[in-house]
Amino acid sequence: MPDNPQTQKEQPRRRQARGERRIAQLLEAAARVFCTTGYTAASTNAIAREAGVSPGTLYQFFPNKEAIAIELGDRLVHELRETYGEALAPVDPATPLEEAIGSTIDRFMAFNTEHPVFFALMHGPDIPGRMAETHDQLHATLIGRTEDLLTTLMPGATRADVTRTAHVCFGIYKSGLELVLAHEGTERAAYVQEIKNVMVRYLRPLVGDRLG
Amino acid sequence: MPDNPQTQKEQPRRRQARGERRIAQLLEAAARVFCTTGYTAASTNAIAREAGVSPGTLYQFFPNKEAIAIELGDRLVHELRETYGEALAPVDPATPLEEAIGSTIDRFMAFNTEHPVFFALMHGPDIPGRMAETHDQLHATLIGRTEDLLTTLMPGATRADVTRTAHVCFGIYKSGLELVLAHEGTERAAYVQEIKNVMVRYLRPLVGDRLG
DNA sequence: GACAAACACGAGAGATCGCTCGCGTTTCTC
DNA sequence: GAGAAACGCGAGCGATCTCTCGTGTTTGTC
Repeated sequence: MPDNPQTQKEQPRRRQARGERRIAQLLEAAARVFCTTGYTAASTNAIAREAGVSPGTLYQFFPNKEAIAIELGDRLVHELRETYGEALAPVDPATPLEEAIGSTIDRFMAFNTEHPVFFALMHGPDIPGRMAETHDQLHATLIGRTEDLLTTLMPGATRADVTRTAHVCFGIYKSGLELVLAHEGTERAAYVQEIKNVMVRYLRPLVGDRLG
Repeated sequence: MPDNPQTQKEQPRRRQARGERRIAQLLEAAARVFCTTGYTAASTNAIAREAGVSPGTLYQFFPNKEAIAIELGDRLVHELRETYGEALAPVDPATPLEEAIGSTIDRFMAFNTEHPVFFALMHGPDIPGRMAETHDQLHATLIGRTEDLLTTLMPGATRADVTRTAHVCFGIYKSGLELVLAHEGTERAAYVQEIKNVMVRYLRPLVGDRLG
């Protein structure tokens, strides 16, 4: 099956090394601008200026503003899945609850503090259309993994209970992330520990005497 | 000290009953539009259309778009302080922890579900300048009250510990509110109960054997 | 070195939005 | 009922933002 114009949209463009560099440069600039001003308030001219190029050059590589956020989001999601995909894998039932929750939170906190634009793009109320799809897809995946973990730990719970608990865990993490990103150094570390405490104390009665 | 033009900015405008009605009408319309699209994306023309008046009429009562959000926010904050001000008052030490937390969360949830625009205005990343002041002021007040409550319950903790705990409680409530607003009926009630569980289990070890 | 394609520029077209202004209507006051 | 002031309208001004286009430069291929 050769190139199908139906599915193979259009890519007669052969990028040069210079072009790839510009793309990376523009995405880094966009990440900085999105972080400080949010998606909607970020102007394409500002992104181009931040990258040190002209508006026309920006549109040589991205068809529109939304595509910049989408490409940035896709690359981040890809890195998240690649590097931290095993963070929600099934845990050894012998693992203490503190340790299981602690290492999971540490992994995700590390990613989010290293890429603060991820939170800005996924959490902002002004995300573009296809970006919302990517977000919903990732969200569903993470909720699903959490549900799987919780199902083995909450034998007596209904499906709705498990789903609700997973959403509450996710909410706890998100609010904790907001606090963590707002602080630095030892205070930040203290907030990470507090979020672990919240999660452990919330889940301990649900899982009964399992997991330590 | 008669009218001082320095502090008494300018109000030679004597509102008629019709005008007061229009203002209320416009604020209700603005609340609906802000709720669905957020502050920045909400156009003044859309607010006027939602209220069934012309753009010119809107600007007869509000000097600019920011003033609409500020007036709306001020009225909500005023109602919050009036009606729910005692929600964070000092509690009787004999009150069980579950009951103290439960009634407080119920009060605030009632207000927030009755005025969903409040969350949209206070939480959005695109709030206007003076709106942020109102928000920070209210936030500081609520955090301060929470700190006062926690101080009496955490005798051995440092000031920084108390502050951090108060922020964590606030974050738990906010993330819970987001979940509550996203659901209806019995599922909403179940989420309210879950948030109470999270809060109680988080605070129980901190307060020791006090409060039941 | 010649040709094509990718890259780069920046002025500005086109669209949107906040807000104004001139004028007509309703309400209040006497 | 007459004058003033508040209310109401909607076309459109000016600012801003996304995105285009004509032109010039750099890079890859033969």
